[in-house]
Amino acid sequence: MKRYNPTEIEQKWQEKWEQDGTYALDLSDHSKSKYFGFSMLPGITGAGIHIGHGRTYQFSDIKVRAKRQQGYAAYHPIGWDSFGLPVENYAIKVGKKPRDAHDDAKVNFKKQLKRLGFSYDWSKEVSTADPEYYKWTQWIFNKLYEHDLAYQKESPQWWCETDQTVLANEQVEGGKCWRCGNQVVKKNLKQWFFRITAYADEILEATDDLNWTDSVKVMQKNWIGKSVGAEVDFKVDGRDATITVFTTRPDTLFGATVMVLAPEHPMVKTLATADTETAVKAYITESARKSEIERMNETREKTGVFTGSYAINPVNGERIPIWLADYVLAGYGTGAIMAVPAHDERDFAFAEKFKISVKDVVAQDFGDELPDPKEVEGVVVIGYDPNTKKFMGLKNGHNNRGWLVAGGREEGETFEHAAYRELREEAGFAQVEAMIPLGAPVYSYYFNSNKQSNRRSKGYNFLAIINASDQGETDLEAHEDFEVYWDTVEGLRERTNPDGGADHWMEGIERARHAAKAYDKGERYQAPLYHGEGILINSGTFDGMRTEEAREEIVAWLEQQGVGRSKVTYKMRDWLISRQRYWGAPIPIVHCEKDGAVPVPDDQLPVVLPDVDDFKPRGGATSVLAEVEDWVNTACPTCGGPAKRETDTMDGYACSSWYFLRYIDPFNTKQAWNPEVESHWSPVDFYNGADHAVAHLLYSRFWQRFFYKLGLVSHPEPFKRMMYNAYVLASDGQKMSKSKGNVVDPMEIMESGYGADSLRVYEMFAAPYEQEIIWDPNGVPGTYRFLNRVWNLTQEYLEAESVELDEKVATNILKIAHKTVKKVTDDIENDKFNTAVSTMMEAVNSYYKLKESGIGTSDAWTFAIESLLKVLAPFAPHITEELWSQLGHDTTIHVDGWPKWDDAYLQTDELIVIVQVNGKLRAKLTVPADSTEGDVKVRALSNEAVQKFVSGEPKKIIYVPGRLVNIVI
RNA sequence: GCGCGGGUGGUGGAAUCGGUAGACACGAGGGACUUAAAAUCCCUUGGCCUUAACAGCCGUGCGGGUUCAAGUCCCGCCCCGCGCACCA
Repeated sequence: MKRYNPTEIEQKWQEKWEQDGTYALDLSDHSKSKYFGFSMLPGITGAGIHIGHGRTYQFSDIKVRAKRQQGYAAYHPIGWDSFGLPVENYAIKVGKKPRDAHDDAKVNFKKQLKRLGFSYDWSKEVSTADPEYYKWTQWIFNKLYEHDLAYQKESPQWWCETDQTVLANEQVEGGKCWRCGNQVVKKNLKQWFFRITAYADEILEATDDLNWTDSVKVMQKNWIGKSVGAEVDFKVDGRDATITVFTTRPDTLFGATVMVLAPEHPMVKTLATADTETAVKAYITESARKSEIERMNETREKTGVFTGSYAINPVNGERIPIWLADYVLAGYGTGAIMAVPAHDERDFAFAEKFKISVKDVVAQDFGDELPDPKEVEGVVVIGYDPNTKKFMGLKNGHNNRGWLVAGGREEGETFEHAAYRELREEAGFAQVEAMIPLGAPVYSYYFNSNKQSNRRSKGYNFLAIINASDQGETDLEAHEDFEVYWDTVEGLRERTNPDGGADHWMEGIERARHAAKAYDKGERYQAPLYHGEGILINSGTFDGMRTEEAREEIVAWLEQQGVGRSKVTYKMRDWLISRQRYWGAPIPIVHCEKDGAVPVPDDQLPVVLPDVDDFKPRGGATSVLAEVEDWVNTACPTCGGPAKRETDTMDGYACSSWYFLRYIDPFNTKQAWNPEVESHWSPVDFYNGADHAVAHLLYSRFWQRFFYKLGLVSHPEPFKRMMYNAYVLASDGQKMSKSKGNVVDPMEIMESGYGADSLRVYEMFAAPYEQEIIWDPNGVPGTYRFLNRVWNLTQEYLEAESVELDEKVATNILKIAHKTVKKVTDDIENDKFNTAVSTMMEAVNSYYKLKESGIGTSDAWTFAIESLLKVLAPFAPHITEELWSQLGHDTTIHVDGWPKWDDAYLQTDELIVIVQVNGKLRAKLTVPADSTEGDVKVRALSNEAVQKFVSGEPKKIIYVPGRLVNIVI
């Protein structure tokens, strides 16, 4: 019997596939249905790929291989993300020119990718640093410029001192550079931008419908950060000046008790008075000195300074102080806010620190069904007994508002704290002091924080709950003002409101437990601020209105008065694309003395990146291209006069934002791509990667939409399915890195005798795609064992002559085979690669048992083995190809079809029915598939094991056809 | 802090609709084969009680709830990972 030798067969077949062009595709042949799938292209940042990259590339390989076998024209292209910071930094590290460093490293990358057996069409490689490619990147720049989506502007931007360049917002991660991990600083520089914000709303709206991994969709939505709100103009008291603020909560306008400006706000200097001038200046200087990072990393302790000026709230004419504080950001909204401490946590913290008044304007709404307290005899205090699971209510008969409610909070006091104070000081509940631990009876009451207001009856705005001691219970029951009753959740619900009333009580109980803890320690419990929807109070004519409605009504009023307007803002900023680095596509602009910035005409593209010996950044605000005088000095394309080329290069992400379109038409010298070819191959059916959730994937969507508007592409979204997979971590649970010395090299694993197939199968089997794999050194040996079993099974089948199988055995073999084909097919379709592998393992285990009854040429075994090899082929392409050829086929398994399952074999004529007594498993019955409900019940009741638990007549018998019987006694 | 995931044996992980919890694999233990080892094949493997088997009880982070039945649904809490991070 031949032994499984991965090293030998893998090399053999890889050479054969390359010779035969097995995976090469004629893109102009549109006779078959297409499937276009690939992974994010590799960036050259080191000498080769690590095991995590390998996993990423396998997902698209399996998807495309399966489709290829299923008869699709399946295109699996490969290319290189060659331009940009990562490659240039790698070049500096290895002491070569970027192009040489890249090309040298690429040799090894290719070798590794080929060794792993990916089914790429190597004849259509794309490299983003080739002039034939970046010519079209520059052409796209011109198109964007033409449509006013590329522009130059001076503004403060992130600058990385280590990498000597500016970065886009998307490339700053937690205040650090995405490449080197060092902190970045803000610098005021003139830079090129792409106006991605023009597409913000469009991209955002389309996001929900994408068949993408949810986490990426969420991240993109958060990144775009749409806020719907309003701008409100406040007049400065005693002066002819106006300050505009942005707010998402115009409904809380009556609650604004202070206005806060960012220290960078242009108005600040004019607002200081003689008294405050020194302090204001000092604060501005101090803020400017602190970098934004420092501000970010500091504790959230609020700082600020009073300007001495006041603003007039347009809605009620109230005079509110104007402060400066660095918690207000200059770059968002208008750089000024109206602070509403009662309903915003940050404003509350600010108000608390600087003793600014708090004004409630929204009352929590406990539902429409909550009765008027005047009509309620008062559920004013209730308790909860976890033993009886009953709530204890106390009716008080002498006050229609609930006599415990003495009034609202004192200034700066929290609701809970006020409740304690009232209970103790005004209601005289001495036992409240005696707090008891979790799970004990809990007493509570509603109270209204604003007794003066002409609130609507449902304007309760807090539910406070107080823990009391065991002792307290008796005291309460003895209290003469109360009548005590006990009730269940259902009863409680009816007393409060029909839907969800009890949920509020539960929430209150939890709060009370925290409050009790704090109270014991002598601290004040800080309840979560109420920033939900509710009913307006203290808001003049808007009182009693729901917040949702009030938002619109108040904005309408502001618009009518000409002092406000509705407004939408986004967190996302325009995409900064200029880099002060050498290794990128030159921005195709010349600066003419007469005409200013002029784009290089399309027919003069590409603007070729000149060869420079010393390409390392010099620092400062320009790239080294500024030193290449005969390149920089040129003639203006419009007037012919002297002009200088733009010396910044484009962000590497620009080059990778459209390569999927180039894949479709990689050799086109007349166009970036031919729209006709594009309409056949687009969109990308399957795309995956483990990085760039916002940057690359957002930029690509932006460009695609731009192209779609121009009629250059046939779909508004580039990627039909985007699978965001996880990496492989080292055995110590940490990221693999050379410095930690925990890197697993795929080549080593393969060369040590296990081969590519075992590695591939392991990486699919170990975990679902969205979950990280912690590298297990015993994993690959495990899947190697599995492949060995497949090999040996096939050898036994081959060596035996024909075999006469018992009919039952043959049927069993076929049942497993058909079931396996169906499950693996479905799993691949649904990206559940780990269970696809385990299904095949189960099949092989079953075949090992069945082969005891004879194995050899027979319809059943032939189908079982051939179908197994075919569904295993996308995972383990080499061993399956070898065995396929040993079976006597002279075609490659990889284009030779996909097995079909027959539903007839998925039926069973016997069913296993579970018998439960009161939901507990007591017996399993094997019954004929056509048994009636009556048959099954009779058998279940007469079962010996069941009878032990059933005496007398069962209350009820639940029957789930073909699954279970549950006898309720 | 907010948003999104998640918490299941010694380990990685299974479990369409609520319906046999722990598939598959690793590790461990035992056996067969072998002079021996490796490889291969077979068996056992959540916990507790029990000499053992049968049977039983407990068991999917914690506390409640809904249900004939909960890993799965609802409420609350705790913990972990990721993302955003003073975005009004």
